[in-house]
Amino acid sequence: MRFSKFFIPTLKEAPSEAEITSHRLMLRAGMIRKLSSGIYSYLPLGLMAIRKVENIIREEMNRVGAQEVLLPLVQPAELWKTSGRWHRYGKELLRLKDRHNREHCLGPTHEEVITNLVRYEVRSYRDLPLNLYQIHTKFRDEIRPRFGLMRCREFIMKDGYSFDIDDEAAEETYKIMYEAYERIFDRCGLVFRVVEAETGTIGGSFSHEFMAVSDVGEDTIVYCKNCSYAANIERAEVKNYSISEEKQRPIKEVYTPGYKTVEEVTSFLNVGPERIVKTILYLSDGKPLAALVRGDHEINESKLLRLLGCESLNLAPPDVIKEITGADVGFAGPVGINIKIVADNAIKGMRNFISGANRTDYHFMNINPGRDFKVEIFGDIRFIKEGDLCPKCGGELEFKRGIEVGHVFKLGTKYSKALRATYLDKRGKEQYIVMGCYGIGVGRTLAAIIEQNHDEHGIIFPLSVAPFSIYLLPIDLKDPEILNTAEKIYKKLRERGFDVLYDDRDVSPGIKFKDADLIGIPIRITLGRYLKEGKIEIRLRRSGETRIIPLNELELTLEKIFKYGTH
RNA sequence: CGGGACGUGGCGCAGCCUGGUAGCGCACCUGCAUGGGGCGCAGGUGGUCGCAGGUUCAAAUCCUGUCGUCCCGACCA
Repeated sequence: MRFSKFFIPTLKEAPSEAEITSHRLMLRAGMIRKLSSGIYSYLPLGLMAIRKVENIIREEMNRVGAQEVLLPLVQPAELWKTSGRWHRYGKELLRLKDRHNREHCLGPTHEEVITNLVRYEVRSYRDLPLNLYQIHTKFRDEIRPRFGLMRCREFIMKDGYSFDIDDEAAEETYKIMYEAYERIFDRCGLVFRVVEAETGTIGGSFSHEFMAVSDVGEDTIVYCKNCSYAANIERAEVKNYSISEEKQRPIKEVYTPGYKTVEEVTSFLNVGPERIVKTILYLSDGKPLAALVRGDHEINESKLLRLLGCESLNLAPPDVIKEITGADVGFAGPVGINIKIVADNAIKGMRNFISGANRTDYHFMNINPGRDFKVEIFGDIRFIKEGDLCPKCGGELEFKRGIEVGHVFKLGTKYSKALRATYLDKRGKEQYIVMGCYGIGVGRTLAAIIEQNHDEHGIIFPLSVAPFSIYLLPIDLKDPEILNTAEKIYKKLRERGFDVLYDDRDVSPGIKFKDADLIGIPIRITLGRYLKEGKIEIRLRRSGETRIIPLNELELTLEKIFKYGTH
């Protein structure tokens, strides 16, 4: 590609709205432009990089026997009502009506459509297993899109769905897909970790997330320094709990005028937050519930939801809190309230703690579980925090930020049951198909690659996803020798199948160097002062390593670089 | 949804407090010059100051509303 003909509007300065590196660099390199919040156009250079990532995904999917399909973006409401997600998915599902006033939505994911497709075509165990995937645009009406391609409303996703005859076969498919995912992100040049994860609205029994390690990641991942345990903080189990040996003291009411938060109460009573118990009131499937966690712990609603096995869980509104406790918000406690109490495991071992007295401006001191109130369920309902130990081996844990680039779910029969996707087994008996689902955020993967591969001058593309592998940079096109050689090299390299970006612009060398660095093409060939001696310069973007070589050794040198990499 | 900020040429910003000629850098155009890191000189194009209403002799500037964008959180996953 000739730079002068290429639609690549590079920017010296990035728009102020771009906060993180990948977003700034993608804008500056002329890869993307924003149309509106969370909605982007892909320019040629950006699309080329996207395609590179997609093709890695395609190769690895095809290698494990998955087949590519393309499913509709606009989906009828009926299908979503059947699965129950029309009501459950919430505002992220963009709903629209057609001219006949029929309800539709833009697909945020495609379990319904694919299951619907398969249920009509699969009759017998002989038709299984089946593994289908697609790469196309999804729409999720995110509450807060941010960070460029990192969290968009409209985004490119690879989503795959597997269909197996039973759990065992599904398990095997899951493993194969998991390994394919590892190969994909390896080939993309990402530093990543696989963690146990929450399943969210997709549902299913368990899942793993593929997390690109990055400080700008929106998730926190926890992993053990000692063993292989790794989990999303949403999911990470807490197993270490201590039991206090303190003697029980008589309960005592104290006047705490206006002191509501843990912070206020600790400073007023001059105690540590670990002496306090927070009482959080919820409506669980509409019924009131008190959840207890220690003052220095944070409640994890996903864990609570899972423990309760309920459909909905919402914080109780202030008027309900007042009704239950008989006090203003901020003075709730477990003693003397007449609703179901669920407590974190840590509460079990606590003695003489402080909590609200269910009376405005009062707290109780020296509360003891069992003696002063009864807990219906003890369980792990809090977030893990720094200092907690590995639930597997008791080792020390590390906390890092991660970008969720891939997510694999074992769905089981959630959708096949809802949409009645069945087959006849060998004995002629009807069985539900066992499903799995596998997603990769393509744009987000590209953003993660740039987050992990850049310097102060710009992007440093790994060869595997670089939109071009070679940047041909003639210093001065008015010098006939340089011009002729550049044209010759460009022609020859293209004939040899190399993808070359030829900077044939009549601009100062500085501009070309800056753009070359910004765009991040792995190999730069510079034609300039050494040409008089029949030599050219080859420079690697990543290492900065520069070699001056005779012109006739160019192809040999390139072959070596492609063989041994650009590091 | 709560909190905060912003909207002035394609991009980055100043001007607003204290109302009175719309300004700077980059980009762009022309010419000259230059050719190893966003190079120099000279000249030039382009903005009803997000939109609507109000106050005023006069509004980018003050007031009200509205739309959009970004950040933090909540929510969602």
